[in-house]
Amino acid sequence: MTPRIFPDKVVRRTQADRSETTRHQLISATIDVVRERSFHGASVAEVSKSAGVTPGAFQHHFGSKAELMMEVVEEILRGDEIGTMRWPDSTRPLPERARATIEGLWHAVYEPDRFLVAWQVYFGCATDPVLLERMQQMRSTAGKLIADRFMDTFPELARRADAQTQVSLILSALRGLGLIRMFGDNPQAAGQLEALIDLLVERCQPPSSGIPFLRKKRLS
Amino acid sequence: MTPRIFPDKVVRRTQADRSETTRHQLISATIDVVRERSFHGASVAEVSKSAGVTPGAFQHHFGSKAELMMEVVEEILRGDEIGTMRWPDSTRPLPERARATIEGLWHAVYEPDRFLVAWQVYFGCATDPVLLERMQQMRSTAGKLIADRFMDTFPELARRADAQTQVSLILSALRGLGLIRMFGDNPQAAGQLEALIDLLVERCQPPSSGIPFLRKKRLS
DNA sequence: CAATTTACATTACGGTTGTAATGTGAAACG
DNA sequence: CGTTTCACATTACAACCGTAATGTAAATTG
Repeated sequence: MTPRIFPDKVVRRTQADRSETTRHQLISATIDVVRERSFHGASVAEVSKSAGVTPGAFQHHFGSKAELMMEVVEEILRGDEIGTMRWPDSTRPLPERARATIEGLWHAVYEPDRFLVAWQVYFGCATDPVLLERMQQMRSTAGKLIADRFMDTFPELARRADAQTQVSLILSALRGLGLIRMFGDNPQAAGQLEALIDLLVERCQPPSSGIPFLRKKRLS
Repeated sequence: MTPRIFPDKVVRRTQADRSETTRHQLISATIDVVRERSFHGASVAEVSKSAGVTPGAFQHHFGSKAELMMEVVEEILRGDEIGTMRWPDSTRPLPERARATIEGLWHAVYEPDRFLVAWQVYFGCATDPVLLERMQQMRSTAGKLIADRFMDTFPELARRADAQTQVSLILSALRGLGLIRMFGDNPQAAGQLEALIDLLVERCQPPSSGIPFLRKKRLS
């Protein structure tokens, strides 16, 4: 039943509440530990300590380390899709839209440490084909969601037959740019983001019907 | 001194020869084991067994696992720069050059499993700042070498002020594309390579000084 | 309010890890 | 050819690792 009302200090907490709290705490702690100590450093003992519980709690909630890691990936990717980023309205002028989108994706998805943590887990769990398949599944789903939002934000892309490919290429570049951050921030990133914005704008321009040689006259 | 000549069957081998052989064997075995069993699976015992030696040999040559891994990275990156790939001549027609370059880089550097093995090591050794710095150093050197070859192959890029950035962006895209291979080959790759070829060709066209929308050109 | 279930803590353990220490036979040296 | 050096093998070990098993107090149930 619903928990009875207690006076002043509520010492009693619902089981479901306790459970979900420590569960999330465990996941959150794992993300932190992986960020600081990499996948190897994220032992069950270390993670549990960081979460303020004992390995027993971990075992009760996840059963195995692999399961914990799967939920970590899920947490991160779920944060990406429904996350922090706000997409520009598709009615805004193209250059502004392109900039807001690229920079938004960068700051919300590809630049944060969570992105690197996810890849730490990808590589850390790459041994098990079953886990790999599950991670790919989650990744694919999250990726498709971003791609869809992309298409919504840039209706002019729909005119192209290769729209999907162009979007994927941009995301690949962001991925490649984000992964290099594991060696520390690099000053080149800003310039490449600018180049990506330009690319996106160009690809939204009238379809390139001809072969990319001697294509269109440019005013110079 | 030089080893004395022995009749028929050469049972005797030079020390330096023995040394270098097993040393390289150890590195090569590590690459194989990491590929199949990921960084975690590449324990000293496992690697030594795969190389056909005992952990004692490993200890003698490398001292620590970290040192082994550094040399693995060096081996892979060294293979990339002086490697297998043959760059097209800068006199060939642009589209052909672009295709040969992108596809060449893909097949010689970013698609092979060695690329993923290197990243396995990057992530596996990410805990130690000293190792991270060393890896970044090696990566940077190898990257610059590729970028230089790129500029040589496409002289028309030199007209652009952002040539370096454009090249880096292409390499970022290739990196992002290559890393996704850890989840298995994806059919999208071919299309994205085509898009990259187009992009490279476009960027070699006369400098795009004006883009038909208002553009905020920032001079830095 | 007993009975049961749930959410954790505690303890235990076999297996593996990286590495130090030592041994040994072949190659290099003078 | 005796001595030394070098390349590796062998053995040993403390420090973890992930997880199974069990205990316990709080929450839920009837």
